[in-house]
Amino acid sequence: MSKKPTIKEIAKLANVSIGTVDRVIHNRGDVSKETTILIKKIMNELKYVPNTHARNLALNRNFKIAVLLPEHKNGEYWSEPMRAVQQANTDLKSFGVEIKIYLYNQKNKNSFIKESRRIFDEKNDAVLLAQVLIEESKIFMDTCKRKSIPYILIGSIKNDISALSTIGQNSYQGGRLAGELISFNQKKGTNFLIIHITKAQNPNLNVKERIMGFNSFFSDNNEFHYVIDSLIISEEDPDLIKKIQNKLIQTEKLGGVFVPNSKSHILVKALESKKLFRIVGYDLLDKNKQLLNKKKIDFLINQRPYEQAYEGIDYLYKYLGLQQLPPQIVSLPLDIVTKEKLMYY
Amino acid sequence: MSKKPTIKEIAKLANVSIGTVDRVIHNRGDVSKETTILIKKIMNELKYVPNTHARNLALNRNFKIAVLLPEHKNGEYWSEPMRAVQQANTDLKSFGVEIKIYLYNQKNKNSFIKESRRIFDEKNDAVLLAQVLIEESKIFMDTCKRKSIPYILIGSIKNDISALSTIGQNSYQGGRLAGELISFNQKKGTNFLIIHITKAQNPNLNVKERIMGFNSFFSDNNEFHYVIDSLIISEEDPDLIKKIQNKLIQTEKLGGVFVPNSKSHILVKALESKKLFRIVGYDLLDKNKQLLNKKKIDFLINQRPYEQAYEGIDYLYKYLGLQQLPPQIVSLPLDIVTKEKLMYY
DNA sequence: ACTATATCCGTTAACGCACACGGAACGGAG
DNA sequence: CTCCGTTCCGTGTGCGTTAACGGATATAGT
Repeated sequence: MSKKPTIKEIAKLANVSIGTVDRVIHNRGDVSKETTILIKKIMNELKYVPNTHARNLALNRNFKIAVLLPEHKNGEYWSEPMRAVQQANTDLKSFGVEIKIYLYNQKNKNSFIKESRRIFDEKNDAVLLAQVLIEESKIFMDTCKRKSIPYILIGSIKNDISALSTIGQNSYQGGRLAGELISFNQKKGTNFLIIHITKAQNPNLNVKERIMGFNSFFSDNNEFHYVIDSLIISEEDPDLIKKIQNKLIQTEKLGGVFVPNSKSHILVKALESKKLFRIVGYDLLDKNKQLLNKKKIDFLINQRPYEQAYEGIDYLYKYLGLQQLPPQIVSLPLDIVTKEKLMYY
Repeated sequence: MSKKPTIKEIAKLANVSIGTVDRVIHNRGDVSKETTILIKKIMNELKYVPNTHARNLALNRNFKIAVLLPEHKNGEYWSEPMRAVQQANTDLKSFGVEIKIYLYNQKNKNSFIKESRRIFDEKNDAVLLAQVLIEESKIFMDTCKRKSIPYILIGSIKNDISALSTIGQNSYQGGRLAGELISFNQKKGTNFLIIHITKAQNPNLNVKERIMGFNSFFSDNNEFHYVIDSLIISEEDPDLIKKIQNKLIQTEKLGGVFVPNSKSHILVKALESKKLFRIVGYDLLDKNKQLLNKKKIDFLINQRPYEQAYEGIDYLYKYLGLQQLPPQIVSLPLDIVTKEKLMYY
């Protein structure tokens, strides 16, 4: 019963035409003060809510959303956001949304610049991106702002007020959580290591914050445990394995190693005999999952990259199509994955 | 460029009218074989996707979704699903969705029956419910099935094939996870307790499965740890606290207590001096959160009741309005909450 | 040859909203 | 008085889809 009120009914009650009602709804003027007030009053009483389907049909808009991500292979980190984007694409197609994917080579800044230029050339209405190449991304985002193209950042939580939203995990808290997991019920006097295997070029902001959080956990809570040292090493270092092994041997009473990015599988490669310490890492790459399952890795913190990307696209559409503002910052839960939980991913 | 193809264009290409194309799309017959094939071919080539807004406008349907939940106070478990329902209500109002909430008294089966009858009387198109009163719910769901009213269950994962979907956590795996958390790095020979404080009447299925999972973890993995005993006790037992205390004292080498429902705050009440064992519980009630923050509770497993309800409503709408079938079973991640993570909830 | 019936298809009026266009009423300037 | 501008408002068309309705043609039955 009591179907939803429409513009027509409001017009009838106010003794005006639907054109007038429409004008006050979009307050585009040319309506006398009294009728404006009257119409607004009636709308409130009837709790009028415009019919989204009718509105969008009348506006008959099409949206082009660009997704700017690094190239990748299957099983790698970025394939999860990619899956999400594809899913969102089929889900939103019937709403007039077209998603275009732009992939760049992480190690080639020019390819980033080229792709970001294409995004503008091809007149996209909004952008979803991950801030991997920090400086280049900044320039890109500035350009977006200048052209008033809304964008959403995934993979990190920033106070970027010109972004429509940033979606990610709190890296600092993630580091603290890692501290908690790694020190939990360890003997007094145990020491811990941070091993940061980098992909050369990028001094990842998330990683920095994770390390800060990790350290802060120990200085706050844990007078009996110590973060002895941290090793920063390039993935392409020819002596990578050997250097890691040395570091492990040198460390006395080693209780655990924190790998603040997705490279914990490389650390495991360096292990020779039985693992005698705990390993806490990040991200459910295929390789990491296998090692978690073999108990070579103890905890993985999942950033939920699929959800990040899917929600990002969804927010962009809701902004463009339904004028709904997303939260400035979306903080996904820190998802601790253990061997027991693994089968659900 | 290349706007989305419409029925009209397809009709023109096939030299027929839009009526014919429409008949093919909804295969409601009265079209010759050849033209059917031709039209289908053209639709495939153009990758035609019907415009959801136009479709829903033409159909001009309104949906009434009923939500059937127990009464509750603020800060209690059910206030989270309730918040989600209210949010979904405002989000979906403009799509012609009306959500009606039916609350019953958990301890009064008649109130459940009364409310469920109202749901049918008031001609709702779909139902979201939590299976708290098991038998009564079964009858209700059977009636739904008979009247072909789709329903979604939240709070438990069932193989209820007549449900449109069931959304929840895998309780068995939750129990195993609890086992992992509670035994992690404990000394050999440590013993564990299960304390199940019940709300009298309902022999909760989830709780049973959690306990089974908990036990199975120890029989599978943990030859040095033992689940000594389990105490099942009514919340209304006048000697509740005393009985719990006795059980705790009796247990030698107690390493931890597993509370397989949201009542861990009651267990904490029974503690007199410093807590010397680990506590793993469920659900982020206000009381539990405070105790987690004070380190009286070590881990809480969050069932994500808000997300369960929101997704449930969303799935129902997408089914009714967009003919999208949800997954039969939606398993939300086991969300481990520690003191560090607490600030995000 | 004529009607009855089946088969196939086109026309059309909604659905609720957005927006362009034009028009009525009025006042003031010439 | 006419002419013009301003203020306020109604009308009409179109967005893409649905589905009722009825029209045209062919086929069968008498």
